[in-house]
Amino acid sequence: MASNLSHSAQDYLEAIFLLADREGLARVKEVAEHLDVKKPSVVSAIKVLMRKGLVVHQHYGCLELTSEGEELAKEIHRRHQVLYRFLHDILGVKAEVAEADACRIEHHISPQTLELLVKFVDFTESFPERDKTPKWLDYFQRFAATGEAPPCLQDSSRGCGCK
Amino acid sequence: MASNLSHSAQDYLEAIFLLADREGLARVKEVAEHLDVKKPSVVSAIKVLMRKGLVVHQHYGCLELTSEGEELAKEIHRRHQVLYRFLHDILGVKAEVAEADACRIEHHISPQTLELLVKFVDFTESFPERDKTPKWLDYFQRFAATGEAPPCLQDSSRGCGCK
DNA sequence: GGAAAAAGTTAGGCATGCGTAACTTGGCGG
DNA sequence: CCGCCAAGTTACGCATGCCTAACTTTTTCC
Repeated sequence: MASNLSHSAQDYLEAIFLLADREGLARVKEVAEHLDVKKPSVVSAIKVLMRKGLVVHQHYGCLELTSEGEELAKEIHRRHQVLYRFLHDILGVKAEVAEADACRIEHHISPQTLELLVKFVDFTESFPERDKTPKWLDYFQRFAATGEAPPCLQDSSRGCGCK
Repeated sequence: MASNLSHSAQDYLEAIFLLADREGLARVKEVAEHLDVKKPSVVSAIKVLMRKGLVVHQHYGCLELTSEGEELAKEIHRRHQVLYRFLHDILGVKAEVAEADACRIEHHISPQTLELLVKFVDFTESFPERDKTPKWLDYFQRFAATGEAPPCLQDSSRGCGCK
């Protein structure tokens, strides 16, 4: 799976993937709107993706991913999702901001960071208690919101093992 | 503090700041080496920074930040540091990789994410126990390394408050 | 003090990625 | 069936940011 794609090419690929997934097929105009660019920019980006065998597209027709393109798009989207979950679900960044940040950051994380982030999100979210939130995360979110220290730090210099 | 700086301009500013901080002054050649670009690239980047009043530099002389440039550089560097601490100290990304990722990501995080990340790192690192590591983080790091679940999840369906 | 080396600069080229303006094409309504 | 309009396309142009090659200036050191 050769990934010699520029950041912008990755964005186009991901957009086509999301649109096709959601509505069955993707069109130039929709991609342009989704990425907030003009149509000629989409066309020239598509040429690159076609040359790499990631997209099929006949003149004046609609856009489809090849299976290789779809694999790659899924991988790209996976990064996006992990980042979003970390930013939104753990850090508590507002949804729209987390979404925008994930878009921009996704192109810049190394495989190692990605995998550790996946583990971190899994570790946090697979916590099995009733309330679905680990205590330390509760404490963090309270701390972030109010500056209030976790309860176990308030009463003595001794830790309580909760953090 | 007008921050209409391109990503690359921010990199140059940060590099000058670090070099000047470390060695008293910065020179074109050093900046070039630090950023792994050629000298003419540095020269043209510096022109931009001079036009914005962030750097002083006389022909064939050495580089200095104005006070405004220094303010900005500190702010940029702060982002970098927070990211590095998160990636390295918490996620456990290898030092060189964390450094490289921080470099690239620093340009793409929103102020909101930055502040929450600061809080997250503070929350984690200001933990006062003897061993300097919160238990949950110990558990995460073990989980990341071995896939092993935290002890409190191994013996029953009941949580233990440690996570 | 002057030549050689090192540092800095300029000129000019290339790739990426976006834009506008002007065009072609495809499909729909009258 | 034909004109019209929206969608798609092409042909530019511009900004950024890097490069190499060739130059000028400064520094070094014999």
